[in-house]
Amino acid sequence: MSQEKLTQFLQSRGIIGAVQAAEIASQFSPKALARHDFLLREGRVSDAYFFLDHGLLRAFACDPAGHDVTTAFYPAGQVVFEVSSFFTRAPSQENIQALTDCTGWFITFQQLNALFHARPEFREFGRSVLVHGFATLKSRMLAMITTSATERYEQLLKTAPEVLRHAPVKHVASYLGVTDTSLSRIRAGAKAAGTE
Amino acid sequence: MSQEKLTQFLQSRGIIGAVQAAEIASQFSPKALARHDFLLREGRVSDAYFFLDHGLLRAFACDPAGHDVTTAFYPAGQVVFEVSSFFTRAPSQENIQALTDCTGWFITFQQLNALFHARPEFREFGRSVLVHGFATLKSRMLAMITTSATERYEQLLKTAPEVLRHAPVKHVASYLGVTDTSLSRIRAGAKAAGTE
DNA sequence: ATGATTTCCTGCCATTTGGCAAGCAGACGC
DNA sequence: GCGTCTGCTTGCCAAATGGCAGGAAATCAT
Repeated sequence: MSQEKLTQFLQSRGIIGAVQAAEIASQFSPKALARHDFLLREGRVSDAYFFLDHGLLRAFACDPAGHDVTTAFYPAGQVVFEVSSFFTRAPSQENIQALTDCTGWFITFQQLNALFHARPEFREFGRSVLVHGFATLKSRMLAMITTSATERYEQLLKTAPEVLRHAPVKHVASYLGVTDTSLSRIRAGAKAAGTE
Repeated sequence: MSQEKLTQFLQSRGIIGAVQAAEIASQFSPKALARHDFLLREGRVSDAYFFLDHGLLRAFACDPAGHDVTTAFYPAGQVVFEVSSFFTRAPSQENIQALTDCTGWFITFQQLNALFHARPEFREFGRSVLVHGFATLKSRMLAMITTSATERYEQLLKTAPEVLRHAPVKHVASYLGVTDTSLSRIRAGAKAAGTE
């Protein structure tokens, strides 16, 4: 399978050049997940720095009452791992599961550290990934505070329609911070508004 | 003024030893802010990696309608900077303002990078700060989804009472994701519950 | 194919939260 | 000291969201 998407991703921040990107990519191993497979299970340490070539993943945590809450969706083209568990080597409180069949490339924590050590550019790239994730989460938090559930749904529909094609309503609902009942009504309203 | 708190903070992650902590701390310059002073203004690039010795800061963004939304409170004992702006060198969309008179120590982006380059342990410490901030934000997001405004208020009251002593209700309200009116009622309810 | 399970929608009503406006008290500037 | 301003509260009502339950439709396993 081709590493083209991975090498492109490594170059995407303008930090790593084509040659080095190919060298770094060659360190990654292929990994495939069938729908419903887990990339990470609660209680285990996240040890795969996983670039998702194709497919869709969902991260979720279980609250005390046992309901699962979707904390993130991961469309293809980015790295997927649980930041806190991966870097602190502590058991993860989250699960990451495939919503569709997935393929991609991964390295372990140890490999990542070796690469960080050997290649300052990759180190900087890694920081950039972290910073970008941080900024994304912050803007999601701001949206949660300043916009209505309907607006958040429409925003998701606009920016990540593939999520809505593959994830059941209840997963999307907890991600948006509403109940599945409410999201169902929001969808009904949106459809009515578009049709009338 | 003493750098004791700063050197202790540098050692707190178990990555940096006492000697190196003192050496690194010596690179920091003192900085004081009067109440209402800004550490960072919207539109400027965050360039101070600021350790807060004493005082309380608030970060906020302004939504299109002009209302400000509190995105974070920073009690003493941690580093304060706008991650995204600081590392990408892009203009900040947030402001950081002193709620009380503050003192602390800072280094610039350039100094930070030089230290990261020269001292791998400090580099790892820096990553640890980022990862920790990330995890904190994630758990706040989870609380926003899974708990009620009242619970979030009580949680804040328990973990950061000093914030409630210095920040006006409306600032706390937007941080918790409710209106100042609602928070006022929540406080009234909490007081009644405690008294009756 | 078929029975079981899951997913989604919807009606009814309770609860939470918001918006607005008035009023009071304390802080601040002059 | 005095007027002004800001911060906080509260009453009234509207809007948004949740909880529960029933039923249709799609999906899954065997």
